Amino acid sequence: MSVAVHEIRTAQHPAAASLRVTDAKSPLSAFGTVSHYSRNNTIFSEGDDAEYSYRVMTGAVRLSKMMPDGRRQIAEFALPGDFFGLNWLEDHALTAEALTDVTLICYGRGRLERLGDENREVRAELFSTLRHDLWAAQNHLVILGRQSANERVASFLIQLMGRSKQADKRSIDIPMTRQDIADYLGLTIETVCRTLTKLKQSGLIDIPSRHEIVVRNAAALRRAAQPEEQN
Amino acid sequence: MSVAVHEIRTAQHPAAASLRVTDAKSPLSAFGTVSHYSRNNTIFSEGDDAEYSYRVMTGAVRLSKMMPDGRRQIAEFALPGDFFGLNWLEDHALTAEALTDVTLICYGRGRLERLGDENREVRAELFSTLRHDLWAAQNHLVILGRQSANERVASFLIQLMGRSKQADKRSIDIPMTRQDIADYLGLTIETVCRTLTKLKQSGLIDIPSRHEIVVRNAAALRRAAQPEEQN
DNA sequence: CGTGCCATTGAGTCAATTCAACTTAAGTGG
DNA sequence: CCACTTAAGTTGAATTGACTCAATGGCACG
Repeated sequence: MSVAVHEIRTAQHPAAASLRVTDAKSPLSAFGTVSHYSRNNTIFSEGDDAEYSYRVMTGAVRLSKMMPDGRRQIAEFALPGDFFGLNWLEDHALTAEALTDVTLICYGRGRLERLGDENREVRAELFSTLRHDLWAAQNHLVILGRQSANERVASFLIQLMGRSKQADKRSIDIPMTRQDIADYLGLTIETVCRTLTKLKQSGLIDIPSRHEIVVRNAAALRRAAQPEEQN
Repeated sequence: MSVAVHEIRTAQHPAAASLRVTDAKSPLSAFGTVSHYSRNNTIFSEGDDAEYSYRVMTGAVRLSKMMPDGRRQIAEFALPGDFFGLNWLEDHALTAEALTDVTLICYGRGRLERLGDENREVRAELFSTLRHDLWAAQNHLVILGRQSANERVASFLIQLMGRSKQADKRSIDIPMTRQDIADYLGLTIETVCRTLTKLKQSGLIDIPSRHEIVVRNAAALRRAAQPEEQN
């Protein structure tokens, strides 16, 4: 009965590897239609009838919730390869907006449900995606509920580094604005900014441009994201 | 392209009603074995091999994550009727502990997967549960990321009120400790306590005992949980 | 070469935390 | 049944990390 302790953002989702293997030959790749959205356009809004689900081909998408008074919480950033809009109920629980120009593959809900019933592979992929999203959300809860501003920003960078598909994982592409990062991490834009500056001054990262961050000391960044037990 | 605005904890999960209908005749009710755990015992730990999933019959369960330095985030409280431990990957992503003495129904993972493949009803129930959990986690993100202490506590009470199965929904049973509430809401125990006292002094609630809260003014409590746009 | 958006930095404030004392309730064993 | 022990909850005072407000800097785009 050991006390289990997780390595939040350090670890990748266990199914991620296998998921990536099936990327090229996803059972779904035969279906769906390509569509494009340009930067800052809404793909669907919270409360909209959930007719379609999507998969990102290129670009990035922001999935968020808005409170009546304008406060925003971003639940997830969808990057190339990611599915979103799958957790239909009656309607979408989140708003999806294009962070950059995006190319999406678009799946009709009815068709997806039918495919899921007929095809075991498709079904497994749907389950896997839902589980992955739940897993990610649960890690996100720890960040928002229990981490300091420093830890949050460091966690975010580690996470992006892990998800990046670039050859050089040290150089991270940042498709979202500082405000988006703030709304993802439950901070203000000023705090995100100051924290990034601090990380830069400590030599952990470089910020060559607004949309690019270079990790100079990944180990230290990981430590900043999740301090070890101090015994 | 209207700006969709959600009613977080006010609304119940759209599938909740239909789910409850199938409660008595859940396609899974024929399978599974009954088991008991007493207060404060661990059902499974984060990182444990995910052999079983569970459904709460009586009592309450706490699902949490622990950071290496002891900080804790509770992701969910499972109440009678709720499934948990379904988001297996290789192992469990959360730790499950009995808040009170609990009676659980216990489903072997392999068997559940087979049943899901064979039986359309079972599959639908698994999907529905995963979607519900994801939906709940996304609402939880808003609470942790963007709400004040007052709003968090009010949201929590509204949520419990909605999930309660008691005849008198005004009187809420609180099976968890103040520390549990704090770890669910991303606050300290002191802040939870002070906030409850404030709500009591404002006449919104009564606290007849530590494990019982009476809602005197549900409308005002809802308003406290989610302020309207101030135009 | 403005115009406007986004990002950065600084100064002061405040909500929630930390630290500490005390109260109440819940066992436990004589 | 009561004295004793321990856990859980409450309240107060002081501290602080993140926020608000405000001003400035920098880049992209027409």
